[in-house]
Amino acid sequence: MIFSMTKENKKIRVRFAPSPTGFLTTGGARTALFNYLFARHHNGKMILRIEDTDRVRSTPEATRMVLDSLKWLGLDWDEGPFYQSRRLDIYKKYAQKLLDEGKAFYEEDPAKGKAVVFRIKENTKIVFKDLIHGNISFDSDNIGRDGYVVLMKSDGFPTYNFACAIDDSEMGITHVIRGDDHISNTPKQVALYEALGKPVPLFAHIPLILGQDGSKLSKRHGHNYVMEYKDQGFLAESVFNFLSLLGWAPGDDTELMSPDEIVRRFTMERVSHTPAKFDFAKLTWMNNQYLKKMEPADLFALAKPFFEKAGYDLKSVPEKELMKLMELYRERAKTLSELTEATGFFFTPELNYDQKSVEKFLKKDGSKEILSAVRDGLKNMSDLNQETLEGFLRDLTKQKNLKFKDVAQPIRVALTGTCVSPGIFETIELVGKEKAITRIEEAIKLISNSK
RNA sequence: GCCCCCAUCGUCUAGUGGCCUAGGAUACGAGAUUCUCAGUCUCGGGACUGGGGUUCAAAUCCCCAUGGGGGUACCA
Repeated sequence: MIFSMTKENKKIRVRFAPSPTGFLTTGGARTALFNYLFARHHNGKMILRIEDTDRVRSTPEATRMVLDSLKWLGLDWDEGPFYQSRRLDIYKKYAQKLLDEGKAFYEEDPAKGKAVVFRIKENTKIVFKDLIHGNISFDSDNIGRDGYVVLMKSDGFPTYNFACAIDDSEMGITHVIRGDDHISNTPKQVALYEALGKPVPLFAHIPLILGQDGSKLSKRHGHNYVMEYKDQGFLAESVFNFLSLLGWAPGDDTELMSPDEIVRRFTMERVSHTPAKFDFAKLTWMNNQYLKKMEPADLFALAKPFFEKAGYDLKSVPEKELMKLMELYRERAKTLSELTEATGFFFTPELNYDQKSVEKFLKKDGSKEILSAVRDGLKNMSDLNQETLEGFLRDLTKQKNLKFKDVAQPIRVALTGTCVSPGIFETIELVGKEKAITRIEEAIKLISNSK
C-alpha cells in the first residue's frame, strides 16, 4: 500500500511552486493548502519554490504578492523560497550531462536560436503512481512534440518541465502535489527522471477548481484572487476552511473545522477525483459562522483597518461601546465589509438617510408625534437601560393604540438612517441618550421641512 | 483531431456490493420566534448521465456511449 510505505521511511517533502506572474489565485491557494495539509499531517517539510523561468511574465511584485497571500492564509513553509532563476547552473549541468550521454541534442531555430531538446524513447509506456488517480500511463509516442521536448530555451533558461523535474529531484521532493492540469506534463518529467537515473517521486494530481459556469476559474469569474477575499472582509480561517472542503471531506458531516483539526484529519486518499465549482454563497455563509463566534475584541482588531479605510473616527469612541457594537453586529454581518457598512451610522456625525426608509417610516402619518414623544421620554430618563426603554416604548405604543412596529421603525430610521438594525432598545442604548435625542430632533426637522 | 482525467441534489459533498424508498451542508421555498434585518428552530422540493454486462444483490465492479474538464508551446 502506498501509505504504509510513506509512513515508516523517509520524511515527506512536498513543495508549492507558483510562477510569479500575478496574484495568487484560488486554485493556486488550494494547491498550496493541500501541500501544506499533507506536509503538516505527516510531519513533513514544505518547500516553497518560485518558478520564475518565464523572463517576460515573472515579476518581483508578483512574488511578493504570492508570499503575502500564503502568509495571510496561514500557510507557512519550512524551506525557501528558492528561485529557479538563480539556479541556472544546475539546469545547465544536467542539460550538459544529457547532451554528453546523447540523450539530448541541440536544435537550431533560425528565428529563436539554439535550444537543447530531449528525445523521448519511442514505443514505450510511461507509468507513474498517482495517490489520487492510481496508476496513470501514457504511450511515449503521445508525449512531447514529435517525440521530443525542449529542455533549455534559446534564452538560456530551462523550460518548466525540465526545471521542475530537476528541482523536485534536487530538493528531495517525495510527493508532487499539484493541479490536475499537470497530468499531461508528468510523463515528460518521469522520462527525464529515468534518463537521469533519479528516483521518481509519487504524484497527487488534485482536481481543479472551476468557476460557476464549469470552465476554468479565471478573472472573469471575479473573486478569484486570495487577496480579494481579504479585501472583501473574509477571514483567513474561513477561507482556509472553505478551500479545504473543495475537493476534500473528512468523511463525517463536519464542515466547520479549525486549521489544526483539518491538518489532523487530512489524508490524500480522501481527496476527491471530481473538479469542484466555487460556491461563493457557501463561503459567505461560512464566513458568518466564523464571524459570529468571534470575541468582540478580536473582531474589532480585524475590522479596524476596514473602519479606518471608511474614514470612521475611532478615537472618540469608548472601548466599551465598540465592544458592544461588535457584539451586536457580529452575527448580522457576513463579511467585514458588511460589518463596516452596517455600522457606519454609529461613527458618522452626519447621518446618511436611506431614502426609501425615510419615505416609508419617517414621512408616515403620526411619525412626527411618536418621535416627539420618544424624544421627551428620553429626556426624562436618567439612566438609559433596556428595561426602562422597553417599558416606556411599550406604554407609548399602547397609549397611541399602535403596533410596536409603528413606534420602532421611525426611531430606527431616525437613529440609523435605515430600517435595518439590531433590536431597537439595544440600538437606542448603543447610540446613547444625547446622540439619540439629537438625531430624533434632526429627523423631526426633516419631516417638518418636507411638508 | 489526438492524449489524459472525471461523472451522486443548482453547488460542496457522504457513500468503497446488501445498512440507500441515497445522508449532511449550502442555496431556494414555507412556517415559527419578532420592533426591522441577520441569526436560530421546524418543515419542504431537489441527484446516482444513458445503455449493456458481472452478481442472489450495484450509486458502488467491468465495457461502451454521452457529457464535462485538462493538455497537445523555446507559458508555467
